[in-house]
Amino acid sequence: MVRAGLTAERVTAVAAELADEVGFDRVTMSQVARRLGVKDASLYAHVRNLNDLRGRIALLAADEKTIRIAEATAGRSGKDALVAYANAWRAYAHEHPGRYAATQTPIEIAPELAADAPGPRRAVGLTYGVLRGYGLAEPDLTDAVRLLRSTFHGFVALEAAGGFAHARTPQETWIRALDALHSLLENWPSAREGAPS
Amino acid sequence: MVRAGLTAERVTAVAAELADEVGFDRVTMSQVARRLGVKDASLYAHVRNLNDLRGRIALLAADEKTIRIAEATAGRSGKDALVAYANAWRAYAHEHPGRYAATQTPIEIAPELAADAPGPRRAVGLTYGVLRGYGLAEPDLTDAVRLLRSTFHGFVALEAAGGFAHARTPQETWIRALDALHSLLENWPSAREGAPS
DNA sequence: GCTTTAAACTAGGGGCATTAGGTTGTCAAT
DNA sequence: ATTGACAACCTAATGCCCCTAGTTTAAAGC
Repeated sequence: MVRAGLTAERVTAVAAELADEVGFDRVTMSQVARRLGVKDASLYAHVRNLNDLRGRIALLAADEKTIRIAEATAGRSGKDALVAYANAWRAYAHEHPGRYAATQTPIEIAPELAADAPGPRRAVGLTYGVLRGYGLAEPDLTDAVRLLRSTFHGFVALEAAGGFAHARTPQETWIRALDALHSLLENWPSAREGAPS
Repeated sequence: MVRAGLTAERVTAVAAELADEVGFDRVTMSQVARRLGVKDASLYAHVRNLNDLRGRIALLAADEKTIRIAEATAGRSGKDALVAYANAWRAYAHEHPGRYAATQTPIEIAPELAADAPGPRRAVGLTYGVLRGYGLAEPDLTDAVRLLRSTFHGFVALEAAGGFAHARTPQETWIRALDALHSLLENWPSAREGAPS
């Protein structure tokens, strides 16, 4: 019996790979164990159960995605930063569909795990940073952040689900959508401007 | 043995209810059978397998959602139509989270099923109809449709996943997001207007 | 009533999640 | 080098779930 030298981290890493290959909801303890050359039951020494493993994948993905966005937006501002932010987001979703899906499913994550996960907190700051150049004040700032996140997530989710017909490539729409969002942020309707058409 | 009088439609309806209660990915053949007072194996006379059942839920949901949107937007135009469309979308997602999730998972749907499902096709027409008042021409029209769908879906998905902190209610952000989208559609950056900040 | 059809059943194989309890590497201290 | 202790890993077993094959039986048409 050659020890495999497992840790929670290695189990999570293999599970994340598996998620990207077969889909997040198809990640099973059995498959992960098989990949590690180990029996199912052995995993329970490192991970509480399947739900716990899913939560770990989600946290890993959140961290990775945040880092990618941080690297992409570093030193940029204005539309440059917005585009870099958005492209990094979408690229991560494309490259790691399973991990990305993990960030989206509402899982109860063990508090002690979430504690030392810098991802989520840092992500908020990054988004606010991108919007700094547009001169928005609260509560518009929060609304704008949420709108951006909604749009980015919605776009990649619809893209992944095959929601866009083939007539026009998603890439073309993506470019124009970023133009539109930039324009929107520059002319944010702060107070009562929404005159009914 | 009292015949239960099952049909594919009744099975699907019960499965859809179950999805709303426990989540789309927790719908199982066993649970559905139990609700119908029938053995698991009996379902296979009406539904090919679990995947087929999932596809049926997805088509049912797409139809229902489309109908709701059609009713909500009938006779409206401009911002009125936009808001009605968006609210109907979000309301459906709130009232039927399981069904809504079904519309989002990429399932291979049997072609013969998709054939007589008016939902998807009609939905496209509805969205274009809402945008009629904004005077957009292709390809901007397609891009705008995709942006709206992305934003609506992204918003309700993040909302469902608990993506919005409690500081500001999602409802407030939603109102402002619709204002913003309306303003964006009225001032759509048609050609080269995106001067880098 | 009798036939036909299909609705529902029983039986069983195989996969997965999880728990309990047993072995056996490995590392530190003697 | 030997000994313990601690994990790491295993075997065994339970229960739920998906799905297939073959069988019984209610209901509809003659």
